[in-house]
Amino acid sequence: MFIGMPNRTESRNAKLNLRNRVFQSLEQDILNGKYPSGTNLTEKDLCEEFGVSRTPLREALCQLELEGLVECIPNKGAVVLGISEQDVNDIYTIKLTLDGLAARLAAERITPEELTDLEETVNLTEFYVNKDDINKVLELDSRFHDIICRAGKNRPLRSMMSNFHNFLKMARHKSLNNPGRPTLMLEEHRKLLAAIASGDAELASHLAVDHTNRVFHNLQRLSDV
Amino acid sequence: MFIGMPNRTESRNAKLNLRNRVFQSLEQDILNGKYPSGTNLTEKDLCEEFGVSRTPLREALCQLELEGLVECIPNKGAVVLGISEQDVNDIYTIKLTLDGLAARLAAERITPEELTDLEETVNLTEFYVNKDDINKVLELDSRFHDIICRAGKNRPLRSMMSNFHNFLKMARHKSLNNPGRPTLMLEEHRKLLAAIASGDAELASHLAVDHTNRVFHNLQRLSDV
DNA sequence: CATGGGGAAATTGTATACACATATCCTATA
DNA sequence: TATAGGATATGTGTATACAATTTCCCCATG
Repeated sequence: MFIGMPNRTESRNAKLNLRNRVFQSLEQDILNGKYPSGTNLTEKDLCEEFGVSRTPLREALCQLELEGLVECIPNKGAVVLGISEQDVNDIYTIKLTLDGLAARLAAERITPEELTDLEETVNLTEFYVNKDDINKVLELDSRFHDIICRAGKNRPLRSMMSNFHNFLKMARHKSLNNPGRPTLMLEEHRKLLAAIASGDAELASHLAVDHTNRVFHNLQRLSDV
Repeated sequence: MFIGMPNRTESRNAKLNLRNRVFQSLEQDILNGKYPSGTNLTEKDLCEEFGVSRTPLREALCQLELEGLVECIPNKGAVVLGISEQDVNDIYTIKLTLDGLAARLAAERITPEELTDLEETVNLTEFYVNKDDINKVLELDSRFHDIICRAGKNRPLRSMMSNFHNFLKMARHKSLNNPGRPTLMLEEHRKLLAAIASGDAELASHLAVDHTNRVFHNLQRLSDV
């Protein structure tokens, strides 16, 4: 299991080479459950599926291995590890702490432009919450938190959080399926925005931790059903 | 810049294939300053240096790129990014928070065996502090903190912290060069150990944060000289 | 019928060859 | 002399070929 500071967040040259295409596709396929944990991936099959040769495919697998999503067993193949429920819990435990840090930094360092961005994102979220468009809301949730991390001016932290968000995509989706959760989420975002705008680092940190706690709690509530 | 949860920490099969050899060598070379930031790495030269073909070398470069230590520019080459001073500061900011979390978890979950391990590590540290063997002390410092992370039973957290320690190796070495620092470090380790042993999570967290704060502070003091 | 051995098939590890893009440098011309 | 243009060289992106190892199946033997 691997949570790093990947260079992906702001890869200026969105390289459209085969390796990156395959890497991103495979990563999403694993995170979305297309390849459950334990699945055996053979290079030959994947080559045919993606229509590429073994070279770029293997390079993508190497990256997935470093990320901890697959394990390459010598002379055997790559087996999918994926994100276990334990991993989700563990990552949320970490995220609880770091969300507080990110919010605190943002409250101290946010620029007017970033604040405007944040406000517009929240307003747009409200629009899509009212339209019940869960996918759009999820995307805007990612954007909201990414702007906060960007405002914190701590590049490794932003990368890590972006990674977390990516890894927890399925979990966040589940959490949002709690009845009434989107509306509450929006409300929490508004409060957090206000705290950051006012420069109250302690309040922002506290609100962010509470927010993540609720996301996590809603997730576990659904798991019990 | 990339801080992840790499699968390396407890890679059960210590794969001795060329890719991993090259990856680890190159990573250490970059972290140790052999290849400063901005260095242009050409595959051909690296192939000759390591005596391998381009295939495993490229795979290693892909992993270094994901880690954020190099940037692969299409049709141009790989340029070393390394760990900047800003990165060190940013990572310590994150580490401050997570060290607290790790200590808290350890205080709650440590097993008797792990506690014994921790005690022995501290005793051994004392031995080498008295012998002024900085490298051994550094190694035992890594071990001390890794046991704490292991005791926390949070695999992603342990991986991340291991990554941090790796990335900050040079910085930690500098910090330890402060006169009298090793002795103080040992004292702080003993106090933290006692707090964890007594199961006092709050105290352990507090002590761990203080500890990291001092490491960081000593580092900056030396940078100013 | 169970078990052990041998060989073929499959799969990864590595090396090399080819394709393509880019930078460089030399030359020709204004 | 300065500049434009093209040939060449360098280096990465991709594909394929070869080597080594493992797995699995089948057959022979106890």
